[in-house]
Amino acid sequence: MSISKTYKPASAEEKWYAHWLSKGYFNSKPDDRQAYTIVIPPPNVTGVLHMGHMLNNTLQDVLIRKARMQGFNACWVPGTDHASIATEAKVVQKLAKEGIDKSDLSREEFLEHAWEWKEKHGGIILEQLKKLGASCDWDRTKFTMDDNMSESVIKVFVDLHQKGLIYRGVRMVNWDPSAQTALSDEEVIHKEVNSKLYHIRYQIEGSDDYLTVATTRPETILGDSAICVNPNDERYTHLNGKKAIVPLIDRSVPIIFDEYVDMEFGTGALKVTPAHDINDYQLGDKHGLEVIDILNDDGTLNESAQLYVGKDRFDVRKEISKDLEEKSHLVKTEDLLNKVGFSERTDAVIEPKLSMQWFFKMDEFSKPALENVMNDTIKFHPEKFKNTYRHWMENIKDWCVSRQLWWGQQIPAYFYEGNNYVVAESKELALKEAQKINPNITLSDLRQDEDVLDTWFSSWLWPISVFDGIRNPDNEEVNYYYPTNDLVTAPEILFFWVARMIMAGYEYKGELPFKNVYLTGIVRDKLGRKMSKSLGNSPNPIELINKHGADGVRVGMLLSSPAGNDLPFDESLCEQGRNFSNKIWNATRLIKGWEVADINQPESSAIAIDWFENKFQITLELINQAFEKYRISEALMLTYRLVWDDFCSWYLESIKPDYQKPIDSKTLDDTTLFLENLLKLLHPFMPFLTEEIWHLLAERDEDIIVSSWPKSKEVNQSIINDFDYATEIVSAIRTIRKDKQIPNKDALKLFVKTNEDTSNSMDSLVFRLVNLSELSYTEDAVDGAFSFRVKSNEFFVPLSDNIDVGAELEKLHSELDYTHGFLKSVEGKLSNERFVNNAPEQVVAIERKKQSDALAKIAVLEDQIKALS
RNA sequence: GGGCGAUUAACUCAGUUGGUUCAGAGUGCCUCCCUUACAAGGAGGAAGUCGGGGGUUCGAGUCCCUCAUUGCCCA
Repeated sequence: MSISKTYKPASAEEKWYAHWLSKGYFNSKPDDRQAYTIVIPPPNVTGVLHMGHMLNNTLQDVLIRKARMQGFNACWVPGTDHASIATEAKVVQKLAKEGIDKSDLSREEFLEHAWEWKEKHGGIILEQLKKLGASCDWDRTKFTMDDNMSESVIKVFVDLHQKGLIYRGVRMVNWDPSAQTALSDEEVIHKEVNSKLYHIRYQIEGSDDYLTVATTRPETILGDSAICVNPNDERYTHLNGKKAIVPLIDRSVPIIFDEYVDMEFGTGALKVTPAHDINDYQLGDKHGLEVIDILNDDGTLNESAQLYVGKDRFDVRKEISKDLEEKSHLVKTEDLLNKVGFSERTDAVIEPKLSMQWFFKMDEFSKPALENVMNDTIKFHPEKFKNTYRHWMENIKDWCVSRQLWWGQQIPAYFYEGNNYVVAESKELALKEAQKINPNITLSDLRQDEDVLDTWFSSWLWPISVFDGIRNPDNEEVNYYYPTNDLVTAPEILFFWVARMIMAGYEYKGELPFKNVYLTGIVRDKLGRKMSKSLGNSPNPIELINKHGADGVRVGMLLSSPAGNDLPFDESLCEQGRNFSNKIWNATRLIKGWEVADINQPESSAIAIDWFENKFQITLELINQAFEKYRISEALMLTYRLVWDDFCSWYLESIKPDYQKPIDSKTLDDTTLFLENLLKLLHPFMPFLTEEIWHLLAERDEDIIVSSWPKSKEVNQSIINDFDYATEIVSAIRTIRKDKQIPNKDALKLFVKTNEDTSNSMDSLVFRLVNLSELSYTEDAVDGAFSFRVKSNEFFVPLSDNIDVGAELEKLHSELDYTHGFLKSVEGKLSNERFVNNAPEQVVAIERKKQSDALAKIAVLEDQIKALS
């Protein structure tokens, strides 16, 4: 059979993914085996795959594939969330292009458009995940607005309301004027921006005196209801009881005194606009000030502002500063760097706004979620995120769960007779409730709250609701799969989502939703910038896969991405992954290319097999440990080196028959078995390549995806030590060859003078690897030969070249110097009584051994120097 | 402003209760080689005062203090 010189990913990927699907390997049903479950962090239904998803889902696939091979009933539940703000914005945009305004549509009509959009664009991202090799149980694909999922959300809302945990109230919320909805605190991103600080003077009523205040938002003076100064500020004590006149609109407002004001900032005088600043609101509340809301929901000014009505807040800022200047109210402006809140979804500047919203009380409710992370019932990887988590949880605020949107679950609150309302799972049930209060109410008297729930109010139930555990709390599936094992997600949504899933888990299942949370880093570009569509600095993941193969990209993503560390992405990482694919491919090609003959197994091959068996085992143990600690990139690197260095560079070179010579069947069989075991270790990382080679090695029905993970066996450490010793000899001889430019095909002689008891069990291997014509032991140094030392043993390679005595001496002296220095430090320790007395016996014994080894080496070096001099 | 991290080779990172020849890995770089699985490769090599300073200890990348730089979260 001829095998192509390089691995061709495209055809293998398509073939094997289809095959796995047809065999139903990804599907899971409850059975006698132990379950291993992951729920996907649901991506936005209308989103497309980006590099963060690639990293995240590669990790999940690695975990799920390994678990499958370990014999667990592996279940990876995929799905998407409805992303109400983002999706609604996209639909509104699309309609606008068609000349349709959202306000022209009824709720039902709008939702029809939205569903249409979802059907068309939703799920693209899931198809892309298949290209990556994601082995999700696609039959279980969920969407947060599926009927049963929505029912769960509503049921939970009603339940929490009954428990008194959800309430309705007027609060200062984060208003997104672009999406025209309230946002939770977590959806606001504070960014530092260059602003201006406007110094504006207000006339003191009944005098020619002025008072200057500093503000970054001059347009809000139209909503001022007081000026506030610090009572300890001597500059302003004379203003007690006075009033100030708001410029342009000539409204008279009181001057109040409160220690809240920072005397150092600006002029020490603060304009108070209770409707448009959270601190001002509290101040206004305390001093009984009027609340003047001057903004419309879309960020334009309303009638209350008196001036600039209907104009956008930012246009007004420019105009008003000009007008203030003309009327001599603007004293000066200065540059200021300050933090401004932006909407996570629309990037609009957030407006603090008073409005009626639904809130979810968090203080008591969140307690178990904090406790069980802090006590490691739920483990975070890396652990450092526990600190951030604690800090947030200890300062948690009530969760604003209502959104002024249509795309999402409509809040099941039904109003009647003005502002009275009942909360119930359906309008019919609501009617019954309402009739308990007033029997005359009819269905048509009930009006459902217009707003929908925050998307996170759906996804916080995800690990339960995907198994229908909210509607049917005791069903077979949820009992089997819940709690899930691992959650892989980004630290950015630790609070949005992870914390709240934990809360939901304890509230609705009485236990944790997952045992481990693996927090990935952020994928950045070479310049350290976060990859984003707007910067255009993100490679297209699908193109990357086409270019380097899915396996290559997977390896590239994982290679330098320890948990929690940002991944500065560089396409060369994928190249490295692709090269690795090719290396494995070619090792296979070598093995498959050998002819088998009925010949004896060379001793060197038997030794190499014995060594690799042990090397494989010792590395397997390390790999397993790395997985247990969620050091996935370390597990990959261990596998990488086992395959490349140990198997390809050392093992295959050791057993490789001479050119065009056949191999004995015993060696071939063992080698094939080794390769198969390596493929198993590689499979979670490189599913396609390994499945392809697995079937190339033999005609068989069993697929590697469902083969079993190699079992651990006991390791014979001495074989590994002996091999390490042999490789040192080999490397030294290779160095001599290189220095003297002796081609590999010219055989060398090697004489060994042993000064310490070392095994010669690997001699035949050395003989092979460096092409010796003779390897013999000698009692005496060999004159005129090139020499080197491993441990205290001396090795001589006689060559036709005359040795350069000076160079040899120099080498010997430098080794001697190093060894003397080393000995000195060891003896320093040993001559320190406190060390000998205090250090553990074993540590002292190690130092003694170092001392005797160094002394032996020094004796050897001195002898050689004497002989040459 | 408050909190939490990080700083180890040119780059990206390991370094697991302080103690094996502990200063590591991968990449990159340099030299040689298109040798017979693989040039997407092989062989060899150089490269770090473990951010600065102080302390604890017989012993410190590892623990403590402090300064500097930097990142993240929150206000």
